[in-house]
Amino acid sequence: MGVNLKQLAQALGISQTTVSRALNGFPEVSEKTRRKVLDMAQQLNYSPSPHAKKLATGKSKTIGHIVPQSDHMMINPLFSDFIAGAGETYSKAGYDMLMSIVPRELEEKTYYKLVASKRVDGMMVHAPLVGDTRIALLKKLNMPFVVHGRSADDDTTYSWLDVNNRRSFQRATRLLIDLGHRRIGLLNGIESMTFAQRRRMGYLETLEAHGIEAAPEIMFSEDMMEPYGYLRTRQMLSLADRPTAILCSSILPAMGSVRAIQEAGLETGRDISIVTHDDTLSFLANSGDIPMFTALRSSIKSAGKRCAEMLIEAIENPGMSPVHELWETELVLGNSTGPAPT
Amino acid sequence: MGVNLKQLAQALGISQTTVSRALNGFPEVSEKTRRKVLDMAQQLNYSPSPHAKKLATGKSKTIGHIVPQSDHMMINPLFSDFIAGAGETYSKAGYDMLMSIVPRELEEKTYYKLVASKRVDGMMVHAPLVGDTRIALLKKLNMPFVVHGRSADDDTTYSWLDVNNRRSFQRATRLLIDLGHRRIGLLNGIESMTFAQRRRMGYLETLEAHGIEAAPEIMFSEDMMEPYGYLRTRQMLSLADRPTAILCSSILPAMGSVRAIQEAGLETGRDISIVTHDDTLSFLANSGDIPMFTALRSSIKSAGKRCAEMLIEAIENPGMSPVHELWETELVLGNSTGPAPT
DNA sequence: CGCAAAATCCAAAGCGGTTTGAATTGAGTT
DNA sequence: AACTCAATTCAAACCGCTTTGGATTTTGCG
Repeated sequence: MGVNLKQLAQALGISQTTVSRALNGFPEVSEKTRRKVLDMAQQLNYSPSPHAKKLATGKSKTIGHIVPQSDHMMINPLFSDFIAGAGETYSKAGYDMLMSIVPRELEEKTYYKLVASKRVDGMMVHAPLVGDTRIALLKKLNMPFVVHGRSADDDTTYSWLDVNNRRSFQRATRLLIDLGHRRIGLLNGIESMTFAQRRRMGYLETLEAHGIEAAPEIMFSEDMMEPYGYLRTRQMLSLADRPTAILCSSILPAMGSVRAIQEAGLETGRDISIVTHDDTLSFLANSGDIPMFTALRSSIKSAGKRCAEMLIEAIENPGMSPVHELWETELVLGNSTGPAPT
Repeated sequence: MGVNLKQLAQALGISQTTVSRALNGFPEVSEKTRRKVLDMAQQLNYSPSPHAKKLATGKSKTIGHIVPQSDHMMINPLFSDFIAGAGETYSKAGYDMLMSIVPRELEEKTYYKLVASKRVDGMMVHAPLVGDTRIALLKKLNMPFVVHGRSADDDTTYSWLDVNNRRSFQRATRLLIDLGHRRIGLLNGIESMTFAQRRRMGYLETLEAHGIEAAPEIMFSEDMMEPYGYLRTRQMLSLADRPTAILCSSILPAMGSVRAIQEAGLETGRDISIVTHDDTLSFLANSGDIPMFTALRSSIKSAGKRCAEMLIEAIENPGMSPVHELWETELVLGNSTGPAPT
């Protein structure tokens, strides 16, 4: 079932060198020979051994993703869409995706090992933390990588693609304020991740700009899951001075919020407004003529695609200078917002 | 940054053979030598080249997952939890996970290529279809594999792990009937996948056993996403003879159902009962003292773990006979069911 | 002490490609 | 026809590890 280079060369009566070059598109082989080689390769069902190739070239045509197997499971649903996007791009470009799921404490070591053993040509970094050590490590190891998100605002020393989370939450907050809301709850993601930090900044800045004081009892920072939204919303609704609007970091807690609101006999969009960031997860479509949620939309799958492109480019053009993309979200008006009740 | 075998051997003044054997735990090397080798390896920061090893041994210590990049995105959220479970097990056992996301039409070819190029030692097969060709292909290629799900009921020619979907839906239907419901809607998954077929069977059998005729206008089969549940439930509620209970194939459409029910001013568990299959997705916890949904629970993450174990075992013990596991679901009573309104 | 058996260790041949440096062929000039 | 120079092609070394078959050293025991 298939032959190797040597056998192919033998069958053709030419040297391995020439065959190898013919197959890899080198210019120093005549078109006539190349045709013959290609034909014979087809006929004998030749397929090169990736292992041998990797050993000989030192390149692996593989991109690594390391996922910490943390309690922050919340990463998963976002993750799967990102992966879907990136994965499509990889296979189109002939790259494999190597995925490693390891306990948090082995994370750095795994980065090191993947790189040192040359098992990957590049790495994708997810969910950067505030003082993320992975970035420094990869830089030191001189391994191409792209970060989905970014560590510091002005970091131009590596490639990243990020959503303008700060601006996005400024706009959302502004929208609610314009609608008359002055008591606005926040269901943020975990703030050791930079995106959540920026969202909080956007929120706080805008409140302040309108002379509204931030209220700690209606600001939360947890894993972006459904039950989080439910429980915290219930908690907020029980306050004497309950919020009239809630800003959510993901559609999952937003759904939890809706559940709590309905359970309390209130109506979303009338009694309580909700604006949420929406990663347009494929299994939670917030669409339709009038979408369920007013949302700041940004496709995480597209982000995966673009990050993959950037990474492949960086791998194939070493020495290229870093690329940065800051995506703005799309603000779509849905059914979940309305003027503040008087 | 690290040395190779040859250099290690040189530093020790022994042959590569002995060093290799010492490192790989062969018996024909004395404990004394082994210690020395191990120490020196540590000291020189030796790490073997996986490529060279793969080339020399023909084994890749890698397990492949092929995900069709279909419109059936619904696979993703389930998928990510399964992957999380499997991935943990792989890394513990020293295996890598290779993930390929390809268009449906390239799926078979990709299987073939991964296997033929020896890039993987085993494959995991997801979401088997009714007459799935992948299974035949892998059998023919003589590649170890485990199927999550199964094709035919009595198939003992390969290893699989499945949930007893038929029994599960029998029990669920039975529960609703016992509560007095006689008009029970079905929001099933796509029935080209075998699990959905079996669920429908369980549902239909039980209806029939109780003399209830199946009603096509309240039976659906689509991708298990939130909007599906919402739209179809709305549709069912508008019927003159609307159902008093709905059986869902996943918690996502179940959430959609709840949304539609509440929107219609009805109450889940009183006006309309819901029972759902629950894959215990990590980001959609259906837990608490009294869970939101009455559900048939089965952890898809645990399934991932167990499938990975089975596969690794099969890889390391070739010639082992196939293993089958049929898991029963756990029926937990939640807030979403109650006696049929009279 | 001598010798066969057991315990260690080693040189060299793969695994299947890529790549270097030299050799061969062919076209173009004079 | 002789001679260059460019276009092709090739033999052999190399990537880093495993493994075979044989050589060497120890050990056990009469």
